[in-house]
Amino acid sequence: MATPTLDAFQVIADPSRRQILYLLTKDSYNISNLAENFEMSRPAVSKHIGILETAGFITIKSIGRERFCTLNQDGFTELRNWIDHFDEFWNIKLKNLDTILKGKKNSN
Amino acid sequence: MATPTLDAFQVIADPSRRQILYLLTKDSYNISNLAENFEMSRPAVSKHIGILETAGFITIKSIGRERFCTLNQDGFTELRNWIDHFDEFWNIKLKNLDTILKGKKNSN
DNA sequence: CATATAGATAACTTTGAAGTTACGAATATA
DNA sequence: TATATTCGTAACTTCAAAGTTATCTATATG
Repeated sequence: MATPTLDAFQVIADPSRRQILYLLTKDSYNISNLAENFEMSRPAVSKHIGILETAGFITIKSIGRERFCTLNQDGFTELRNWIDHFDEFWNIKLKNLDTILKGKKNSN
Repeated sequence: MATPTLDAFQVIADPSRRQILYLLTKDSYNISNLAENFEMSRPAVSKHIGILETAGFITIKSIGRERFCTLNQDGFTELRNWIDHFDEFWNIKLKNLDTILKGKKNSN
């Protein structure tokens, strides 16, 4: 891995990274503990962690030689806003449909 | 492009596909009209459309030799659910914090 | 009928994300 | 101090997504 800087959408496109985020909703993990939950090597996990931290999805607290990971809400904001935009689209569509139906009723 | 079958997260990881989805919140487009909005070739857009349709993000209605694209809510559902799961995580965390603070007040 | 337009698909190339192993640095422990 | 543990990074390989051009089909139009 070349530890690239990915946008929020690219970050969650990887199933392993989504799995890491899921694990972190259950508990805090250090890198080695995380790696135990995957087939891939520890360096691979380490790089995923780097990507997740850079994109603001997790926060890392170093204690001695260990690095403990916890979720960070920041990274999710862009995704939530994006989804919200489309939810708004559907809601407006529904509202327009409702208006049309009510108009029909009135003209009958 | 090898027109692969991608999961919902991989589908929206591509900026061009997100742009296509955005354009479709404004209007319905056929393939050529869409391609006019991008630097890439029409075949490239055509393949993105195939990916978006397969993943349930858009619906295509053929009229004559044209294929008109509109948004389809289905593809967004998985993403919405995923985001909601993490929102729930933050809410629980907030609630727990609230409980702790209230407990403190009571014991003071 | 001849030509133009809309689009799909095949074949190919390029690029970068994702993984690996090897190794070094820093911290903990016997 | 010697050893074990945790972790990051460099160097490398692999693979598939994303793009291209060329070509074909189908529909519309003069």
